[in-house]
Amino acid sequence: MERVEACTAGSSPGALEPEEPGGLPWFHDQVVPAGSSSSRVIVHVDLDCFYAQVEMISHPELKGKPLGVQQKYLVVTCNYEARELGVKKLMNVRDAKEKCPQLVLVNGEDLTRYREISYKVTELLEEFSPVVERLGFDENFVDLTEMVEKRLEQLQSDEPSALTVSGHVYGNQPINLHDILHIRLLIGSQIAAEMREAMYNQLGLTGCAGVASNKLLAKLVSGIFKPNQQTLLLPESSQDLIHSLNHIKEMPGIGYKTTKRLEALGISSVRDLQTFSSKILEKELGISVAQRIQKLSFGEDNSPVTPSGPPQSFSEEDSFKKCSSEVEAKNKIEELLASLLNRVCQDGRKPHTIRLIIRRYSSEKHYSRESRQCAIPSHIIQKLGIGNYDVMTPMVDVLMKLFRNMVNVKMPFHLTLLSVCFCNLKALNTAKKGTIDYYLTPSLSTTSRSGKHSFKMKDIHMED
DNA sequence: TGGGGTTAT
DNA sequence: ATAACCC
Repeated sequence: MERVEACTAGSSPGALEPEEPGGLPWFHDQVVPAGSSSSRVIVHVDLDCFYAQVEMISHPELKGKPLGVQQKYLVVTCNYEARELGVKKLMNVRDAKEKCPQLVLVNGEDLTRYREISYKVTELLEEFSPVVERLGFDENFVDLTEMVEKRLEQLQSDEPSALTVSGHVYGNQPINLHDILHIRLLIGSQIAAEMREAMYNQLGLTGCAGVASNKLLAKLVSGIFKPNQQTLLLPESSQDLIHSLNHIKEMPGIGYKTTKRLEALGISSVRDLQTFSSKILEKELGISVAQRIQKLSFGEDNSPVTPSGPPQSFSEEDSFKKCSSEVEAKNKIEELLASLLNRVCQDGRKPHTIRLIIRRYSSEKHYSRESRQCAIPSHIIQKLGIGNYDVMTPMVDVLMKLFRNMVNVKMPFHLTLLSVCFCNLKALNTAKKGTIDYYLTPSLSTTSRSGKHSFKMKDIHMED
């Protein structure tokens, strides 16, 4: 495996002078602007073709071969050997095989292993700093600001080699060792390198990292040098980075819908968005979206790194060409539910809400899903920790009521997706008599709770 | 387009 | 419950 690449700072060598009389480096008394949201150090860590990496770890004999991970008729991701032969992410299996007949395909519809390893990565990163936000299964943001501050305090003035950037610097911008912001980001790059080393040594995974002063810029810069490399963005280069985007649709936070609405306004480049009238943009998109995305266009993003913690929901879905009978639907729902019950059992917490999601067939119209949810009856919740066969039948009954609430089974129907989701997860009953928890836990306190908990009535009631 | 996730309204 | 966003 290649080592993490290193190059020295572009400023004068051994540039730790001038020293303070006390022997401390000059920056020890530099004041970070109070409130400090303006000078954070954020890293974005992005695993290389994650599913393919996991499959190569599980099946080492596949290493070196062009490998694609298949879900239904799509190659959802592939390794770099396959990419060199023309396979792209989300490519049709037939197109991929045509481009690359030697392509090896593995089925990746069961996400269990990916999910497990994904959380191992997040946990590893949390050892560096607890403030880790997941984005999908293969990306994480970490706020390094505090960690960098600690390292700065411990930095000795007689170790000039300590101030060496790790990895690339965007645009080859020289580092100014007299600029405290540069120094802080440089230390962030060293921590990022340590994170990638730990991921490789402990989990066998490679990935990219981007270090910058906010999430947007960290994410954008992490993709500059692509497999298994890292890039640091200095503040003076942030305009170059955002203007390197060819279209606003490449801006994280501007999705499909907003892109279409912006294009209708004649906005297609980042600069178009920067210079467009704020007032008109607010009228068109609403003040919230307008202000947020216009700030993004300047590379400004004050959104915090929000620790993800344990998942807010568990879901399993299956898509298919056609499901048109209630019996068929019930069988599929049972499969989804069985997997979910295992997962929920492992997690330890208990879901208090269950949701059923469907997608109806519609020719050529963009996909839209419908859902119905309800509270899980408390007698079912209580049995959740242990044997899942007790809960299977009553849960299926609940789900089929939700199903019939959405789908008129007396009329012909055509579904292309079914999904079951457990959400509103609550920690196990550690509630003790006399505590707030006790009175807020419906299963424990039986007196005077119908009023307090009437919010549950927002969930639909089924009367059949 | 898969099989997931999140937050805001 | 849906709509938007992310991967």
